Amino acid sequence: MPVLGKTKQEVLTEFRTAEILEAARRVFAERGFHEATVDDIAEAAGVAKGTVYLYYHSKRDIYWAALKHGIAALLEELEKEMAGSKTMAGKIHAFIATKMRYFEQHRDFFKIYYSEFGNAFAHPTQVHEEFKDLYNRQARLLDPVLQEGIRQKAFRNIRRGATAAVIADVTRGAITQRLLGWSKGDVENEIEFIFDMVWKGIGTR
Amino acid sequence: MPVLGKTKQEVLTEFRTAEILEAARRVFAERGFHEATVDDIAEAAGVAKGTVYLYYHSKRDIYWAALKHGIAALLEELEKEMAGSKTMAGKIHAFIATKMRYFEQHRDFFKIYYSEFGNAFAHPTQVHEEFKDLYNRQARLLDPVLQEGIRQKAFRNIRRGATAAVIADVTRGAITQRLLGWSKGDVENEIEFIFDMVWKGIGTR
DNA sequence: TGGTACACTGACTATACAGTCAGTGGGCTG
DNA sequence: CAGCCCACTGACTGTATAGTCAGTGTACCA
Repeated sequence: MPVLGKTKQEVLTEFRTAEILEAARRVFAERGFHEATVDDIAEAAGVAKGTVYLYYHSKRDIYWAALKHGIAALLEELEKEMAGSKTMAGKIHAFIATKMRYFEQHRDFFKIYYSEFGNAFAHPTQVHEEFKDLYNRQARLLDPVLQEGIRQKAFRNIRRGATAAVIADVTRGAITQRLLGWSKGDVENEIEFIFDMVWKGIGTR
Repeated sequence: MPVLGKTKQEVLTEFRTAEILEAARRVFAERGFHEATVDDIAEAAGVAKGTVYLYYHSKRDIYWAALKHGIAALLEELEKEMAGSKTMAGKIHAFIATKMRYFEQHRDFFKIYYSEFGNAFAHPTQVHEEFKDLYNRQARLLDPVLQEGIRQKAFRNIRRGATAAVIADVTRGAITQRLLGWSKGDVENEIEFIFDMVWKGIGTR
């Protein structure tokens, strides 16, 4: 008997699903996929192991859900922030800044996200095709900007794909350095540094 | 009874150690650390599992040995090639080119190397301190070059460490793209592209 | 050629953990 | 307030595999 669009059961399912996902994110980030146990996740979520399996089909499933959820949220923020800038420089700056701030605030998620690249080598499965797709959507956010830049002769007309990859990689590298504690200092400074280097690197002059 | 500096036992030990290491590199690259079994490695090396444990203390040990061996070889090539160039541009170019060519030729090793970054998050152990050290030695190869560039006012006087990291990251990113099959084309072209972008990115003008 | 040393083997043990399912009890309904 | 429903539990099962060690056979030496 649905009231206000949701049955009690739906509300409960949503709550448990989110609760377990959140716990899983913490546990996977701390231990990595293989070292984390489903019992760990259950304990972190404050439920018994059996309950976890009422809401997720398998351990892999939980991991994948955590990954997908985080990527989707990042993509959304990237889209929003980039749309907020009208200039090319502004859009590229927004891309770098948003990504760095997002991961600065979701360090747990970054660890999961990052280690998935390692897995993408070891297990080229169907799941990783989907991962690749989500990843590529990020690169595609940059594409229209680069295209416009090339049209205006502000950037060199070469290798849009590779250029987008470079921007993403430099950003990811900077985040990695920070999260490993190999680089300290203010995020905002780092953002300016990265943007500056990228901007000069891709420009015609 | 040592003859020619080596006893028969020493020769055998060396042979087996190398044989197992080589097999391990292939197996770890294909399956990743956790999915690979010691039986797999033994089979790939053409020996029984017990034999593997005559030469290595544990599975982690084998993995670490494979990683260390590859990094050391890369470092050696980087040093040699960079020393072969006298100019700043030449040295930076040599760094990028050598690294890309090395990984292009040792794809198996790159997969192990790369996934260790993921692990460095999950298990901040003593082993990873050692890994960090080996990694940093690469960055330190660039340091004198950047220092010289700054002295000559060819580069901006900021953040040598971060700049070195960016160079390493862009290179690593390009290799990742290639090995995942997300970017094709000639390696030499890619090297020029990366170098060009880096060179402009760090320059004063 | 008989005997010994030792590199090698692979069946075995111990452990860890993903996934299951019979049982429980709290809350809702009639 | 009786009784049922079902979300939840956690002990249990099956399996995978790291690491061990008693036994084997070959190469070498006397």
